[in-house]
Amino acid sequence: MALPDTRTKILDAAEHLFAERGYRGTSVRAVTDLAGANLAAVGYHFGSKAELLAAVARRVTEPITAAQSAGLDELLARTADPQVAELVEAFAGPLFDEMPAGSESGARTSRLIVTILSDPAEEARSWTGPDEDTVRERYLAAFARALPGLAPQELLFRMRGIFAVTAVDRVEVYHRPSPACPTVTAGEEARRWAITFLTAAMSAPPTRAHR
Amino acid sequence: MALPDTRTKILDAAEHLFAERGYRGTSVRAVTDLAGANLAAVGYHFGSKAELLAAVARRVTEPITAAQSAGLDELLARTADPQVAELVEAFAGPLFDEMPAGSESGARTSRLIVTILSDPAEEARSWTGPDEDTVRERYLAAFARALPGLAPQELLFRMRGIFAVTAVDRVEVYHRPSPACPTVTAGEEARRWAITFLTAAMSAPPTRAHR
DNA sequence: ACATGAGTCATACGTTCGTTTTAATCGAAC
DNA sequence: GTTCGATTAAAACGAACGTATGACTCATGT
Repeated sequence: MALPDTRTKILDAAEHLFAERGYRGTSVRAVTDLAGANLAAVGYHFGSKAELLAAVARRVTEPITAAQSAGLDELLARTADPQVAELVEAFAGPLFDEMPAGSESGARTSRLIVTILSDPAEEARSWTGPDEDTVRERYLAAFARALPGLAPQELLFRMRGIFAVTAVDRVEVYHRPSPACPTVTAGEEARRWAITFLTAAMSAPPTRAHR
Repeated sequence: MALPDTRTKILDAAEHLFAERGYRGTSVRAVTDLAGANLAAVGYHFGSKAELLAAVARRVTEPITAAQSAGLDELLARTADPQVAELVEAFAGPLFDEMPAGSESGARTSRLIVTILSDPAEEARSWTGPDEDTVRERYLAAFARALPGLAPQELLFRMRGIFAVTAVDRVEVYHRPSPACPTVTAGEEARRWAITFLTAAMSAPPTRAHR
């Protein structure tokens, strides 16, 4: 394999460190040190630390969004009204998938997403592209068809729940490395548990209006 | 009412700012400025920024943990085997309750919890006391009785899901102030939606072992 | 041969951070 | 009325941060 250029080495290092320590907890110096690059390389290749974060986020999010979109396409090609379980699997599945690169990068990816999303820093919040919104809206429409009678706002609440479960799970795994069973919840098992959990949750009857 | 002393004024300001900007994003100076106190007061009253965070976290978490514990006590006094829905409500409910102080402090509280929990900073991770663990284990046992046949690890996964949904919901509300309906998901409605969502999720049949 | 441009490098700048230090202030006990 | 412990005030410290700058390297095109 060809040795990676400085730009991707920085990207890799930044992804690792942002995921582990957060945006604010990661200094540009730490990134360039881990990447074996010079401090000024970040400014040269990305402009600023915030733009580096955006580049990392884009690289991580892109294949996930693409897989979500393709999964929905496949579903809709088969039937006009997919079942809730199918939609959940198509939407949440890619969030559990390993990246093609390494073995541990799957957990790292989800960790990165939630770390970024929950980071209160201003720069960490405005990196989503139009693709993410498009996919989200398409799934929203599909879920709305599969769950008639559910108020749009409760549906929105539930879709947030999907993301919450998939993301926060990984954070906990990352934060509390239980020495007994480190990889039990990682990988395929967590994926299936999550789909069970979320399918049941999404399929719940609408909450009755209060009073 | 008596005007609060410097210590509680700092505690209040820190709670507000930690919730809004995170631990790393909040400077000690910002806290003391908002509190109308002197910079050195933090060092004097709390020792360090990290210990200030711990004090804030304790103050926020304590009543929630107490309410969770009391809720379970009430349930167990009535019946030896509470239903899943009752357990979910007793466990997740307090996370949605408003604090006695103000109107908006409810969302701020949950926001604080998840901000702290998801903060990768070392100081932000080791503030939980033994009470939290005790309550968690008691609920774990109660859920295990209510959900026979569910593997312990899948049950653990699901309990993480409860926390994920309640916490991340608040983050999203905080992060993306939708101009159309700012307070729709806040308060009582989100609480009932969450309980619907989580009760269905917890009650799902166990995931079948793969292969 | 040599000018060009992208890439890399060491270094410095200005700012902000958490913490510490020293002096001033206040209320109550004697 | 003085003394003393408890707080607050103001200033300063050293370290770490993001960023900008200018020189250097070197393959490439002519």
